[in-house]
Amino acid sequence: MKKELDILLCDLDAFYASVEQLDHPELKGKPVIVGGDPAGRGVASTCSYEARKFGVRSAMPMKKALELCPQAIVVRGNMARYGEVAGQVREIFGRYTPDLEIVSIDEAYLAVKQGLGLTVAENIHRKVREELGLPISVGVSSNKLLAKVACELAKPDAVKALWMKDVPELFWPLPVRAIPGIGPKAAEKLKSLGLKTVKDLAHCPPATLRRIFGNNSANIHRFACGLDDRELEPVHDLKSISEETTFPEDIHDRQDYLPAVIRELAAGVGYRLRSSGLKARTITLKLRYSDFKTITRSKTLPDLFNSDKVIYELALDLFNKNSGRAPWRLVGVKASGFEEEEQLSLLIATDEERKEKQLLVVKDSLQQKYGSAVVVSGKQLKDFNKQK
DNA sequence: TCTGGGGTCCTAGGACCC
DNA sequence: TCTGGGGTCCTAGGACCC
Repeated sequence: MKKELDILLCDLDAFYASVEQLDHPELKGKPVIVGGDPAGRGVASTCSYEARKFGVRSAMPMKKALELCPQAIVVRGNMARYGEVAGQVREIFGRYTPDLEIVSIDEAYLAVKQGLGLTVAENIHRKVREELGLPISVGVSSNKLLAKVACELAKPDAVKALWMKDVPELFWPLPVRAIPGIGPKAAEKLKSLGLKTVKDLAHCPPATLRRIFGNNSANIHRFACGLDDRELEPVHDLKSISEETTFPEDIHDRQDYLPAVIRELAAGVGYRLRSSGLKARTITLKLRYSDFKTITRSKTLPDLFNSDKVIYELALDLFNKNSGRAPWRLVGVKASGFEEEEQLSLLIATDEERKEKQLLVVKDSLQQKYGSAVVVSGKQLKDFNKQK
């Protein structure tokens, strides 16, 4: 018999923008957009509620966002700082329960004793405001699904409970998109069948749902009824590490520029692999063409790897064999197929392999200390000097 | 003023093995 | 030597989430 718990979903409001307003008080009360380069192809990552009033949304192209809200203040974002603040918020969560699941930098589920949910939610809301000066929304219910929906209803900067008894009145009138896992495509299909609200789904014949959701249809139906028996998952094993970049303008140069970018991405992926004590067996190259068509090509090796050199050579080989026609809009490198690093390998390594490993250790420690800008290859240095 | 970056999970087909 | 079926691994694409 499962223990009955109250579940909270805590979600920091407009997190990156709120941290910017906290660190730069002159931004308070103003439309702030954290995002990419407005001159290039950047999009808005997070926007303050003042900016949302103008229709600005996450993932909106920066150019369009600035059209809607020309007076917006654009900030490039500082992930290290956001990570630091997220840690402070988690410390507050930890005062109330050890039973928590981190969903993302700004979101976490907490489980507390049945009956305590609303009180804990109100305490967290107050403490995060008093101690850190940040707005947070908290949803409370008996399961993850309804806690998440409650949190959406609470936003911004508030606490809301949504219990099973409230489902017909508060959950059923919402659009189908309120159910996690129903995105734009599924919503479109449902609309074509005349299914618009959560209530429509809850009352829909199983065969109809099966046509759209396949094996997942039973779960979707249960969600629509407010039922959800998923437990909190305190630990998430990382499955992949990737870096990708969209160029400010499409790139034609397959000889020099693209390989140089692939080298940078490979070095970033390699650094993060080693920092996490992981080795991978699979590399995936991602390419996006100017018409937005996107392909991925991958290669799995019998042996584990985590060196920049191996990642670069694999990715470059995949590029040379699959590059298609220029120009390219995006390139990305992903490592997956992880296993824990075994220590044995040092014993059987050749001199050359040992030397490369030692070099990487030095390089990684420099990068950790001074950031990636100081760690450059000889070729990059030459290119840089040429530009000057 | 077209469409970021970092992830997860699912599906489906082919290779290969027994 | 026309053929069955299950299991696993790999690859590619796509939907979805924050």
